[in-house]
Amino acid sequence: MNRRKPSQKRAKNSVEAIINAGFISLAKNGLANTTTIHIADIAGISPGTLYQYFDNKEAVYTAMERYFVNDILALLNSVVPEFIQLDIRAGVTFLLHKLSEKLLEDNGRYLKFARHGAHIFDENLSQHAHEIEKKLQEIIMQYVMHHPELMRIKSIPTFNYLIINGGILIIIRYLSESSPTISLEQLIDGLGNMAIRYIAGEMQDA
Amino acid sequence: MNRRKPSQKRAKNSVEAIINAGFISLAKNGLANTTTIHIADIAGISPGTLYQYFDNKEAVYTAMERYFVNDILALLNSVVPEFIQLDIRAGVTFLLHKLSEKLLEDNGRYLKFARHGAHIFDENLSQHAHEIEKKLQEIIMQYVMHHPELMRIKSIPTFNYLIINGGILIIIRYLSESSPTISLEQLIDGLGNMAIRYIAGEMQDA
Amino acid sequence: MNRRKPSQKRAKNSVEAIINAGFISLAKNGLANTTTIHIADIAGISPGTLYQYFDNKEAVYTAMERYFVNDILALLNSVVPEFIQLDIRAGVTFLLHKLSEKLLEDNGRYLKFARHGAHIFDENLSQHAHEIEKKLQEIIMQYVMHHPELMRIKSIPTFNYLIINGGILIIIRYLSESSPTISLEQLIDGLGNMAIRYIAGEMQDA
Amino acid sequence: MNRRKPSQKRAKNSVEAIINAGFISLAKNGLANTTTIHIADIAGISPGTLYQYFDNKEAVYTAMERYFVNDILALLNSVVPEFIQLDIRAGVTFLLHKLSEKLLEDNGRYLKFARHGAHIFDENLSQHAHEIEKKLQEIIMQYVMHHPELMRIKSIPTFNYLIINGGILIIIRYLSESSPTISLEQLIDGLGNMAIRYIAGEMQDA
DNA sequence: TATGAATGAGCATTCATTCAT
DNA sequence: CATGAATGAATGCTCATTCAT
Repeated sequence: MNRRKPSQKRAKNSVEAIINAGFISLAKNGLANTTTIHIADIAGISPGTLYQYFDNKEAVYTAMERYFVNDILALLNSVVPEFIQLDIRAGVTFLLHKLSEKLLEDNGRYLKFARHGAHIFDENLSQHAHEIEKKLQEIIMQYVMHHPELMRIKSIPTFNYLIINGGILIIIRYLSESSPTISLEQLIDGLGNMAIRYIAGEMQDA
Repeated sequence: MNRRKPSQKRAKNSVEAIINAGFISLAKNGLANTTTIHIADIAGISPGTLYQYFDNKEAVYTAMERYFVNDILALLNSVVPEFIQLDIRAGVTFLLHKLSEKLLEDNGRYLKFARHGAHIFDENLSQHAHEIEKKLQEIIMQYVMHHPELMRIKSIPTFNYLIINGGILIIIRYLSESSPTISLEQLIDGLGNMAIRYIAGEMQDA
Repeated sequence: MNRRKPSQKRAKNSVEAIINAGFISLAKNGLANTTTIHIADIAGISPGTLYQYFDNKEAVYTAMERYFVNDILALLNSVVPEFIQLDIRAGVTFLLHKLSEKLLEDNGRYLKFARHGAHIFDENLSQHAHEIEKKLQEIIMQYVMHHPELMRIKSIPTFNYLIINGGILIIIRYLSESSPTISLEQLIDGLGNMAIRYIAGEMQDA
Repeated sequence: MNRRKPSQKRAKNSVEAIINAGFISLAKNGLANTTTIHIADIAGISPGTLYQYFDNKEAVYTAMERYFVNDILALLNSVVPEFIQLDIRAGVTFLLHKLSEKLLEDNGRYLKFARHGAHIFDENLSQHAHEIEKKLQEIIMQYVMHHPELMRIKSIPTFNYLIINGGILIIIRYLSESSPTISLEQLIDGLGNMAIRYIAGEMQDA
């Protein structure tokens, strides 16, 4: 039952085209109106062809998630060296800006997908998405290595959880709002403040 | 076209039963498998009956949201007097515990709905949901009135946005995880810390 | 399974109210939107009550037809004496005017029913409707008795068929048109002409 | 939303098959029992396929009407040259025979549709059907051109209305009867007589 | 490989009919 | 007798998926 792995150039193009079409359809038509036929249409192929590369619709979503996660991971990797040099506030601000940019790329094609997130799969956050969390934890640990004084923070796991999930969820939520009550700058600034003050407090206690 | 308003006991029960069945089906079957037939089944009625009380499926979702929002608003209202007497850390902790409890009530029937949130409607957060945000802002403002020293916080809107959205989103996210890496206590504690330290920092600056 | 025959005043009223509501709903909502619930609503009763007087929906239609046919027969009977005294053109004109008036009575409540005619029953013209035809034949024969020279018409059955069906069908059709190209007077005049000239011709031949 | 235009042989066949099945179902099952599933069944396709070619059920009816009207128009066009050469009685007789034949074609598949006519659409005669009326008016005018003495008829519009509607309605009605009281020959003869005598009378008056 | 017409199970919704009150 | 909430079979329609070409 498993579809052949695309081994040819055209095939690779088709796969990419389908994944891309998935993001576009989701952003344009919404989850309910994202049908395989729509996706195939946008990808410029026939529905039959779509099924030569994907077992079923969910496999397309999974591939989209894989693609999205890889893109974010690549972004994070590329950004680590610069990030590590920055102080906390600048670092947080820097990362959140990068994330916002990525989510708004190409008419926000990732944004809707990120918002729908696990809802598409009707389960807990997918394993793929956890990779982003892990990568961020890793990056934070690298940061801590470069800034040993931070080791005095009492509960690094809690801090990680808060700053990572809080940061990502709020940004996604914010970007999805049609008429937000504060500006993106204010939001990112606020998150930066929050991080720096939390850390300052934790270190004072220690 | 409008369905009859329930004027009898049995009818009122049906409406409640349908709304309740909506939450249950969502939690059990997921969004994609929450069909009118499933809902009717769980409610112990026939599909025809569902349509005597609701114009269409979306109307059921809207009623569910209304019901959920009302429940949360009632919770918040009932909790204000106690909340206002507490210090910040205790207050935040108190509210987040109340929220968690509510979301976990009845086998977490609200949780999935809260997670899916506006996604069900394929649009921005519905007006109803904004009511919760407004109520929380209101409560925070009341709190500030009782604790005038807080007026020195520079950007109250940003603080509100962060603490309200951050708090809610992280809690929902956390409760939805199947194997979280930290405990709920740690999470709520961390959020309490974050709030108190953010405020402390802001007030120091002022 | 047969419903009780209404033997009481209220019952009789209900039956009439239902039949009447049937005509009204048909005229107002069209065949497709004439549901038993609508009919009951208009009749000011509950659907349950409707089924105490009628076995099913079709029985309502049948009763409507019976009622309609009786009304037309009564009209024809009441009109015979005057009709018989008139000359042919005047007689035809007279009858067609009477028919038009009846069809337009009460906001044309009969008209839609007459147009839908057998379509409601999905069969050939119902037996009831044939009674009208027979009555008209009878009237024509009475007329011939009073005007013996008409006996010279060669094919009275054919003449009857043409004048009866032609007259009725064209009138119903005409009254149902939203923007007819000629006036009702012209139409009735034309039909009168047609009758008189047909007869004149037939008698000349004889 | 628009269904794909049939571009392939198979598709074209499907469209024709569906339209044809529509006529057959209407004749066999009646209006109330002509469901999309029945139509698809008769056409030998699945309901899904029906909806690849038609937006909805009404679109099938519209296509049927278009098809029917086109067929009648083609018949009329093909018949004009011969018709124009004939005298009035022969012309009327000729046309009515042609019409009867067409309506009885293929087990009378058109007949039920013609009877239901606009009732299917629950409105006045559809625009398509008016095309037949117009075409007949046109033909009559051509006839008059070839027989200039007819110009002396006083009211050509009224004559047209009577002869066109009367002729068509009576024929349809007659063919739909299960046990008519006269023969088709007699009916058509009678209509021929009526036409010729009406005209003779009108011209005498002039 | 690519196509796209065909499929058919499944959905939202309606409405004639019933029956406990 | 009257009610009207409840029923559930049936309808119009969609869409993920298949397969002959």
